[in-house]
Amino acid sequence: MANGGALLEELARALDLAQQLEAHLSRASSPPESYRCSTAAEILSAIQKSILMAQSSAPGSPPSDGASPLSESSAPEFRDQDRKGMMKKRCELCFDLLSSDRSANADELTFGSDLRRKTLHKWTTRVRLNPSAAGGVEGTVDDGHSWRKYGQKDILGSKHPRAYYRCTYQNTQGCPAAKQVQRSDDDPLLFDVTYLGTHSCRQKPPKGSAPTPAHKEPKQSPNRLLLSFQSEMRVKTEALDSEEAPAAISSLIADWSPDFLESPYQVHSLDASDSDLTDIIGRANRESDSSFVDMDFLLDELDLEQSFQFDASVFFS
DNA sequence: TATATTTGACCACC
DNA sequence: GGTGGTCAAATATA
Repeated sequence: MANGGALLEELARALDLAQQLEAHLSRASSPPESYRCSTAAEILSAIQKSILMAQSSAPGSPPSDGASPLSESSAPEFRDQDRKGMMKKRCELCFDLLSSDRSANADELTFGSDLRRKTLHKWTTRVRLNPSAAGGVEGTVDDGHSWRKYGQKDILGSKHPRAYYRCTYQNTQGCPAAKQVQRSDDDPLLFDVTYLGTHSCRQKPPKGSAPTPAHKEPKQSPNRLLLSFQSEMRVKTEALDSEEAPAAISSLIADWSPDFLESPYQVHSLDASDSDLTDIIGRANRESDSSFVDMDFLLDELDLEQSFQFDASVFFS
């Protein structure tokens, strides 16, 4: 049972991180993308934890059958071919908020294979390589994170192997981030990328630049997204075990943190063979001398669920 | 030579 | 026992 104080603390942390991000985005010289990505991931993590806390503390909210949408891992959706066929959504951003029977205070990113699997937050993006956009993105996109492939496994029911990556700086900095890349059976250009944990290997910005006043003057996008986050972050805690909550957060993240989701996947050649494509995903972050391909995350169809409302006015007043 | 990738083996979980 | 995830030695690459 999470107490309200911890919940408020997490929400306040998310707010603070969002404000930091907003402050950076409002500057002429934006921060390194690595920082933006990491901050976005931290915000996501904080929100997830907040939901868990609210869920566990809401009267009668714990699902009796353990089938809370919030606790539903995204992975089986992509594995299960039957369910996969039933899915009509073009894109999904899934949040594995951990099953409710797991400790909600898994705020320490403990490292280790089993611990990571069980305690680190996980989310999945469905990534599409867009052939028509080859070379269409100017500039170098660098999220600052490099991945090292440590395994590949044939998955039952999947035509293509799943590749396992972990942060290059796992050993040197203890970064717990990892990801799995699974190519879709149906669409050769579609990949399910599951991220586990958030990067701790980032270089944090100077102290002086971190905290910012709660009130910032409204600016045009992307800041407007943060502002909308501020104004629209209303949670109806009694509905936390419904499907609206993760959908709303998904929409929020999709709208507000495209860089975070749209990792700088690149492709050297659209004629890459099937076996190359998975590697392209993993290799992309390390390469900067190639043209980009737009990663069509197809997040546009996610609905911003108004029912997921969190009255955060107390934090913004 | 250092670093990254490949791949078979091992282990934990269901 | 099957499967997914990870390890680690061998190999490849810069």
